[in-house]
Amino acid sequence: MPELPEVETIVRDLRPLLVGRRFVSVRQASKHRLRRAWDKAWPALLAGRTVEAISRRGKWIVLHLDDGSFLVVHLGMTGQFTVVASSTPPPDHLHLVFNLDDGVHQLRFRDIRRFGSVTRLTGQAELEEFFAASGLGPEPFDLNAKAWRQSLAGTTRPIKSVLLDQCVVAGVGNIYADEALFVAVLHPLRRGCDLTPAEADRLRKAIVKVLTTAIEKRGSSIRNYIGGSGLAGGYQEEFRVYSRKGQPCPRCGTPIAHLRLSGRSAHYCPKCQPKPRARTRISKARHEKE
DNA sequence: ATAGGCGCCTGCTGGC
DNA sequence: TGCCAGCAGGCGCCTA
Repeated sequence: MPELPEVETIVRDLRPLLVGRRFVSVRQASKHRLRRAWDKAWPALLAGRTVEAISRRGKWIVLHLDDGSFLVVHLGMTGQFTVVASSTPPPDHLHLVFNLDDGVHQLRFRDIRRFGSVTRLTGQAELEEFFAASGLGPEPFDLNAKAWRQSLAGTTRPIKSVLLDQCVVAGVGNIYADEALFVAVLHPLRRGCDLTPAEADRLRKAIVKVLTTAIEKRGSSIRNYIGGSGLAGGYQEEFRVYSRKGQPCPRCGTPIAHLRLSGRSAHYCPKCQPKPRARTRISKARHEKE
């Protein structure tokens, strides 16, 4: 569920609530396993640890602990990572509880669909290896213009699929991919290698713009997303194409169209974001023959 | 080697 | 009203 803006909002919310706090005790609140198995030895290793910093990498939340270890958290589609009063009745689908040293709050990991995970890594080397193993790409705000153009030029995949590939750029998901393509005025089925350098630049800037605005609005709350302090986001009010099938395009009024691409929905304006023409495919085929 | 399809889960919605 | 298919913000494994 949560994409970069939602994860960034959670990290910013959690920072003042968690940094400097110590875990008094940690317990597993559910027998169900998450995407990555939770090691039974971890609660004992985490008890007594103080949170020194919280950061984000792509859609991952990273808790930096005082013994040099890390907790890396992924929220999958429905994960929630919040600090609440310990007296708050435990919700369903609660998986992990971290009791804090102020005696009245706890950090909770809740995940309805269990596509999320919480993993303990022993140190910097393991953390780096963890992200390297998944091939996690650069942060969208740090994209090198030349490298970005080259990674698009080197693939025949539809641009929408490229945006969802965390190895190319980290943190973009289905909502912000559709929104960025609308802002960049590019059809989701345009192939990476068919984009002109100017279009590639336009897309890179559109990603940054869309994500920046979404962070300012605390992300998008559709169903399950809440920030680290339990507060919802507001960017869903700003959607120009995502989940707006049949509604008027904010630029030209044409009904927003919808297609399925590798099992996921893509929303776009059929007039503003014209379909890739057959000619470009032929020219590409010729190019490959040469 | 790459890219698409499917499975993992639960919950909600819309159509019949 | 009730049922059920289809769909949902993600990712990793399998296959072609």
